[in-house]
Amino acid sequence: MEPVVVIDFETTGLSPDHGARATEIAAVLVRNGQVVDRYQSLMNAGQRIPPFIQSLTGITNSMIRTAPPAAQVMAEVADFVGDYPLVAHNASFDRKFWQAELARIGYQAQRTFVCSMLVARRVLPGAPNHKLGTLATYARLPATGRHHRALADAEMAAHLTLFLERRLAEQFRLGAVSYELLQRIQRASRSRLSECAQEYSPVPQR
DNA sequence: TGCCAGGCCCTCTTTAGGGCCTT
Repeated sequence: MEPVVVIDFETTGLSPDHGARATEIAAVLVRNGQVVDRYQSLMNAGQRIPPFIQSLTGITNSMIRTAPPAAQVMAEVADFVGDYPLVAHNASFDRKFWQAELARIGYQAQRTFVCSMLVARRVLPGAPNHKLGTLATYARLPATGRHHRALADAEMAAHLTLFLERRLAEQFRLGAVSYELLQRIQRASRSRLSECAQEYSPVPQR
């Protein structure tokens, strides 16, 4: 697969449309089957973190107080991401914050995302569920650190994406799995999964 | 302090409802 960047946000809530702000972001560059570069930073958006989310993520208000401004961090991560296609686990969530935080600093943020959760639902229908942590255990992915911290989760989603890529290549005897195929797989109905993959397969299906 | 969303999928569906997943 061509190089992609996997991102993960930690935030103060579920929706920027209701005032939630980002507290941390991580982005990892995946190239040639491995993570080759990383960006991670806490960010101060001037908003208090609810106790429940402090417990969930381990990110406290005191940690945020001394973090760099959100505007600075978002500019840095946008530079890190460049024009690489993006991946996130439950991408509809991260896409909302990506667009909202970049819009605040006047950046164009309309980007294509692949969702590793949607692809996993297609490729790993037998998993107990499709939460990131569950899939990491199910697929025996490498440990990446504390769950619900941005860098650990971004790296976990990167390993998951690579696992899904390998599984797709094996299942459908593909010479290579492209980002475009992942985009199509996540939208394909289960009954059309094979047909969808075959369009990209250099080897005839048995 | 407490509360808040929404895109996607599945099915007992499509003139809809409910669960999943993210923080």
